[in-house]
Amino acid sequence: MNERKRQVMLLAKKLFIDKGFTATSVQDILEEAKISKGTFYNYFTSKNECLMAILEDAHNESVIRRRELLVGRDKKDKDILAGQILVRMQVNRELNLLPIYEAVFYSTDEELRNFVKAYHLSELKWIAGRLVDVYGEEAKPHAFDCSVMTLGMIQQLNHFWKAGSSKDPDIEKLVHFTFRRMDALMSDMIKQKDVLLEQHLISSLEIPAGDLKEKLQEDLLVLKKKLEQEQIGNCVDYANFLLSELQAENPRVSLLEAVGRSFREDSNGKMLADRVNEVIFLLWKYIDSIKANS
Amino acid sequence: MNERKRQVMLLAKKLFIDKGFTATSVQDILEEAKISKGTFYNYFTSKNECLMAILEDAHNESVIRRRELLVGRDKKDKDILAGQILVRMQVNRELNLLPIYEAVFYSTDEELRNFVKAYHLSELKWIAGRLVDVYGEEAKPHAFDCSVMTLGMIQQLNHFWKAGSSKDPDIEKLVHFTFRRMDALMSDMIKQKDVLLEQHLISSLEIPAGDLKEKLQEDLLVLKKKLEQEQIGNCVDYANFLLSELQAENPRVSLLEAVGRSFREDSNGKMLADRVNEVIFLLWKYIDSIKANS
DNA sequence: CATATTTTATACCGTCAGTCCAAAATAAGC
DNA sequence: GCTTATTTTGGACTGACGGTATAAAATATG
Repeated sequence: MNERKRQVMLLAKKLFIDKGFTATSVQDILEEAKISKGTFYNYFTSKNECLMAILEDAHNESVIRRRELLVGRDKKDKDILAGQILVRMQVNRELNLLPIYEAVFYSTDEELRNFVKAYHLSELKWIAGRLVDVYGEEAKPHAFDCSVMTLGMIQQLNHFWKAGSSKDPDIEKLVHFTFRRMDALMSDMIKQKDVLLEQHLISSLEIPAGDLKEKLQEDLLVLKKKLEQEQIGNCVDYANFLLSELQAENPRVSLLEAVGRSFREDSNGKMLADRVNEVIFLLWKYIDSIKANS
Repeated sequence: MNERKRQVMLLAKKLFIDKGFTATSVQDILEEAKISKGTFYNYFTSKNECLMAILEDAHNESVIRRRELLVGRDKKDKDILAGQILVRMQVNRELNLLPIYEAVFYSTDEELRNFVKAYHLSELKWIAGRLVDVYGEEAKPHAFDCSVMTLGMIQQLNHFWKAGSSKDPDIEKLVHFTFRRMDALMSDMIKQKDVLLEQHLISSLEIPAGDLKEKLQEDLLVLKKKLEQEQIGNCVDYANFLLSELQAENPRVSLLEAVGRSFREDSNGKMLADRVNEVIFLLWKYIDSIKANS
């Protein structure tokens, strides 16, 4: 993505957070970003597309952050899962996303609607998968039900905590409370062999491992050259290592994970951080595809 | 409410259901109702107020229907509660209310927002109260948490059932599934003495029993006269009985309940049915205020 | 029949998302 | 340095929206 375009996006994001999506006019964005209408519609075909870019960005960010929490940890650890779901809540709060999601979900723009729908669904599938990690295979038939209910409980509790109290909800307390409830739910469902939602909804998320690797390598190479120009030492090393490791027949996953996480940490705040993020996002997708196929 | 105004409201409702609230323009309503813009803004000060009238109508309708389910039944019966919550789901589905609620909750119109907020809150308090009926006093500290979570589970399950499948969700199955989960939740929370949301949120719903009775009697009298004009025999009898029973020092509640329910049933589809509904809504509020104070 | 209210039709306002376009600024190729 | 593409600009424009204003016509009321 164009550097200038990204800047416009970030300013739009700021406005959407502060004023809300519908209350922010394109004119507001133009003034904030000091660009003309023509330029805006050159970058984005519509205000909705601009929002979609922001949402995608946020989505990728939380996918990475969640994935990083698992590096070197036991995937059965329930606290890790709680932490991962907390990330989602934090991102939602930071970007004030809930109102946006709701507004969008019932908007007339079908593309936008489908975008958010697909995101929600992938979110649920991911949680369901993690629930199987944590609760074992016997939880599988109930994982989707449980993820949906858990998300529903969290959302509503958050909602009414906000409505009833002036101060922001303590989302950590909220998530842990819900997790204790989820425990009871899960064992009860397993005991009663009680299933609601059809299994086929859970059909594993397709991971197109095919061109993923090539894309990753290409982008890494481009990124490395830019990093070299900017003389950001550490990051060049990271990029070089990842490139060489990806050449190996069986890349060592744990190394990819470790370096990937540090790469992003070190680039944080620096120039090109956004570009790094984009590449690292691909890296995690690639790592997950390896893990899924082993 | 003016008869013609009510008709416009019903047509607007139809459009909102079919096309969604935001997608329906005032112009659409004018054409559908074959009225001029001036008339519309004579009835309602804004499109939002029109929506509020519709929501209030739906709310009253489901309050009545839910309350009728309890007539002569044991308030501890869990199936009754399930049926009552089902009523809510049915009304929501019939009027396609969920999208409207969500859209409104984050709208910029504060009045509209507060209206929906208050409705949601009263809904939760009502469920919490019913949970205490069913699970006993020991459930009291957890009743609000539980009602929030239950609603959250139902809503999300419904949401994703709809998203994942082409056909409409089987809400009866859904509610009963959720009720089995709620059982586990409740006993777990009681055992663990685990509470999240502050107690003060639950502060009992104020029932202004004061002028309620006079208002009820007035409206009943007006209604009776209209019914006599239209020569709707049965209903006149009902109205007369209610009026006389309300004169008594201690009106017999079970009789009020029985007659109230039949009154509405018999008027269903007939002329003035809407007027009957309005009065019967007051009747149930009055009955509940008696029950609460005994 | 006269007075009061409601309804109508239409013109109008400001705001919005989005289109179009000619001119100016910037970048790229030779 | 000069020329050719591309991007950016700013403003005019469209059509839809919610909502206002008003004078005339229809309807109800006494």
